Amino acid sequence: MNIQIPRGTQDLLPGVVEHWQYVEQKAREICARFNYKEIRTPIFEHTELFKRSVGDTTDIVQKEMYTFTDRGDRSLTLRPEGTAPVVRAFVENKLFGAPQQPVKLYYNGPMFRYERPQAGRMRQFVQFGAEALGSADPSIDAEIISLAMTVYEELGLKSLRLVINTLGDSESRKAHREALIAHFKPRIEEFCHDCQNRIETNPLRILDCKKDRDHELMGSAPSIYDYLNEESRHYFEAVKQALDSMGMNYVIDPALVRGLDYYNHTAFEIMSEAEGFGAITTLCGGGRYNGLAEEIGGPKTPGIGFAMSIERLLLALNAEGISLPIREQLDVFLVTMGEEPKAKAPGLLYQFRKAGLSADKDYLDKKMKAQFKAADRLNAKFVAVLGDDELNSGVISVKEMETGAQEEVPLTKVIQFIKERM
RNA sequence: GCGAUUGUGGCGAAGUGGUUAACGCAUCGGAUUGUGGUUCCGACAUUCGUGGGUUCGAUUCCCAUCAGUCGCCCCA
Repeated sequence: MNIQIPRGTQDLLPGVVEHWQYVEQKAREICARFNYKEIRTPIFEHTELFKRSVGDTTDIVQKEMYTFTDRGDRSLTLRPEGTAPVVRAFVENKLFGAPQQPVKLYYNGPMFRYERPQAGRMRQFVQFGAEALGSADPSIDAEIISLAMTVYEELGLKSLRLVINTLGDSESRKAHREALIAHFKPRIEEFCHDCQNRIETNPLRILDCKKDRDHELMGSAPSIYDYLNEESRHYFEAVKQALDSMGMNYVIDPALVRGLDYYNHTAFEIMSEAEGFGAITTLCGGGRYNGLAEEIGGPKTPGIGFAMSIERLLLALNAEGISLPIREQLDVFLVTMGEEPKAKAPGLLYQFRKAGLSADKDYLDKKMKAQFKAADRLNAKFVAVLGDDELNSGVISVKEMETGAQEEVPLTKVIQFIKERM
């Protein structure tokens, strides 16, 4: 049997890769406007980094990591997410000492998670993300959210839903967690299998359960908002205020839980509400992680960021029927007829290319008609025809494909002729 | 990790336990010898994901395996 692509990975071929380039370029451009700089970190890290930051009890660490041992007996892991590596790099390169704070970074690259593939879920997938480190100002939470929203909006997405919530600081979060356990634990047998696991791993998630949503304990469950301390409550209000001042539409969802351990305070998600998008609607997720740098061994540093999936972004664009303005065009296609002209083709073609024109020719010894067909398929603006007649009189026929107009141009002037008409 | 479903030429897609596996698109060649996007004619799967089994005989039946798709868990 032939060797196939590994499960959950994909080849991006010409024709679709342009969509990726377009979207990624748009995101970079917007990051520049928001004054975020690119950072590139390794594809793999020490396994310990993710265990410590993402959390030992999370699905990611427990069953989704691509972990291997290298020849030096180190345990390494293909990065399952982008925030931990960025914070690691921030600490390791002592960016906390950089003159300009906060440090605002963005990244774009592949992440790896061992999962069953599904629409919008791959084992290797690309995340575009941004992180702002070194500021605990609520306005930067709003900035991060607005950065993500801007990418979507400027690509033309309409059916978006921005959901925000606060998890409180670690003190509030812990108190709430204990209250939830006290509330559900005595009667957890009445809940579904998943919820019985959730009570141990992430009791907050029980509130989100689709099966048990009508259970009488749901309505009376303790809300995070009752457990927020003064500071957490204040912070959340300030974030909302900043979003309001931007005119940003959002929904507050107390059940919004981010799965990674390092989150606190602000959590948010951007979802697609486009028809027929499928089960997975989350386009982007993010939140604040004020304890993370410290956890990794750096100084206490507040931070907030988001990650968006490029795959899902493309799916959303598709679901909304948005076509990206991508046009492939070739400036010149060189057609030759006869042995002499054919021998001259490589030199002429090279001149076109050196002069800055995109140019191509036939390499399969096709008939003239087929050469024109190829030119047409490549969406060539001009076809330059070189035959024996032309060669003898030192000219070349240049045809503009759209209009069909054709004229003879001295060989020494072709490039100038074409360039004037581009 | 669990469940459902699918797997026929480059793509889409029909089909049957038994001599030559429809059709459409695309591609290639031709229809007066140097000019594309229309039309017409012609060509194009020793083979039906892979491996094994049942059978006189399987692409069609069974098992396994790999892969795609959808849903659950979870997430981007």
